[in-house]
Amino acid sequence: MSIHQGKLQIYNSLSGQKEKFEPIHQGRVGMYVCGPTLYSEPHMGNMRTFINFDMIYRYLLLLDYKVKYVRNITDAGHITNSLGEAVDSIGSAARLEQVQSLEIVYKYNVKFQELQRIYNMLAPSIEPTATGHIQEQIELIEQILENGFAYVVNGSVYFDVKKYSEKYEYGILSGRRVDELAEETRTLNAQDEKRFFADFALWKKANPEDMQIWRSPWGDGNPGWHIECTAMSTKYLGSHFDIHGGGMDLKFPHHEDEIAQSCGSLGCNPAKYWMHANMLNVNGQKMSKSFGNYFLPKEIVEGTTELFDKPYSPNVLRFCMMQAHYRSTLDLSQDSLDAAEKGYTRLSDAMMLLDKLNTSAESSFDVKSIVDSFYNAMDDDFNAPMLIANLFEAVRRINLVNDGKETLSATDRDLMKKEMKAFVLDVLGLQVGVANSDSKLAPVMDLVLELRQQARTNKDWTTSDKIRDGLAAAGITVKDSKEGTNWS
RNA sequence: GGUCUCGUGGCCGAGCGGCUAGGCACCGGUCUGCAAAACCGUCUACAGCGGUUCGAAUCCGCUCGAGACCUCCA
Repeated sequence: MSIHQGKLQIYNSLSGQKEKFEPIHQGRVGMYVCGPTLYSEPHMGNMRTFINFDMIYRYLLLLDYKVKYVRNITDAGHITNSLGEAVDSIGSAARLEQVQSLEIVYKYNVKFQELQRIYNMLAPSIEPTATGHIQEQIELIEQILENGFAYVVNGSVYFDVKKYSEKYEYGILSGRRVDELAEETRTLNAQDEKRFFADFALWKKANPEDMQIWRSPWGDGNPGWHIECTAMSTKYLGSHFDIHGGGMDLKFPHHEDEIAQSCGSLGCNPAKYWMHANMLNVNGQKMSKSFGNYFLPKEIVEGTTELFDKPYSPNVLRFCMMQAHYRSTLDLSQDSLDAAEKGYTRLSDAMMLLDKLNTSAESSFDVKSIVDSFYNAMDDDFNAPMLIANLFEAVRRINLVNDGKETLSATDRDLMKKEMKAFVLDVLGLQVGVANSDSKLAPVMDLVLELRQQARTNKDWTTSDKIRDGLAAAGITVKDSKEGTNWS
């Protein structure tokens, strides 16, 4: 067991406070995160949640936990919402593009996998699909029926919230109360088959136009919205596991209903710690398709979104996101990205500088306490912004050592190197010192800069400035320093 | 309408009873043929009004403002 285990505090949405993290099985962590519904390309807001849980996964790994990380892929359209209206997102997309449902799912899954690679996300241990677990979902529904917490109406099965709340507390996660639910709604909807307003579909009878239909004991139909997560988390992590995560907007009703399904079938809340990542905002509002304030993760890297006038590297996006706590909203703007770009470069430069720093017999500052501050920040509910602030303290020291104003012993330098790499590369998932030169341009640039250097040596400023300005016009920036000339 | 969260310096954002993060911008300096870059330093804010306290950005109340969920949503 790592010496760093045992100090981690996690904010548990279930209790509304930070709790000491004690895994159910010592040294091992089971984590389930609700993944994307693949009826379109995930936008940057979707990605923020996954990037945040990627960071969380990475820190758990650094603490030397053996983590089983399960993130589902929803490839079955949620045939019904809790109002009983048909909203088959995948089917609609398929009809629109005039292809089969599976083509839609496959197409967007390929894109999603590519995005994970571009944004340097670690692959989960398993990425199970909803359609691959229809049988498990049916079995769970049967169990819930057997326990008396669901009823069958006309080929559909609904979860009986009132019956359930006689034995369990419906609303335990979201703070809602069953007797208040009805009056919460803005508009009263036809309840059709449901006995109670808050009941939700576990299985929905097929419509003739449905593109995906499965057989069940209740006739042909589709699984309800929430049952897939219960089925897959149970199958791969057991009926009670450590962490269940997802976006804040899934808290109600999705996660609330997952709890109800687990209690209703297996008798217990599926997760010990519930974690919710906050939304990505643009112009002060949650990024979403309907607001039109969204962009695709690829557009921003290519600079093709209307919202920003230049491209940003995935590292800059990640850095920007890591500068905000996962439980806070983050407002993206041109300014915040520009600031993140410079900050990321500064951190990245110092990391590379660390490799060639001169060492002394003694260090003039306490490296150990800086390193401790990295762990302390992350142990406090994955406070990545605090971690970054502490990393910049290290950056400042590195630069001062480089300027000869501070000293660093070889031992401390190695410690700093090891831990900074662990936190910047492994935990934050940033990449440092990625070569930006393409193979053909590099030797040409070497030659051009050599000629300019000759001119400078001869104090031929006209020629040297002409080269610099010419390169600038071609989009290449030349930077002179003591060590030589760089370009980018 | 119900439930909840949040309002921090020019911007993005931590902190959540005393030690007043960090990044970017600004300003000052070092370096430099000039420029850019880089580096160092500086910059004392917590929506408003009351209250609790020896002490509040941090706790309580009210007011104003913003957002989320209650419908698919990361």
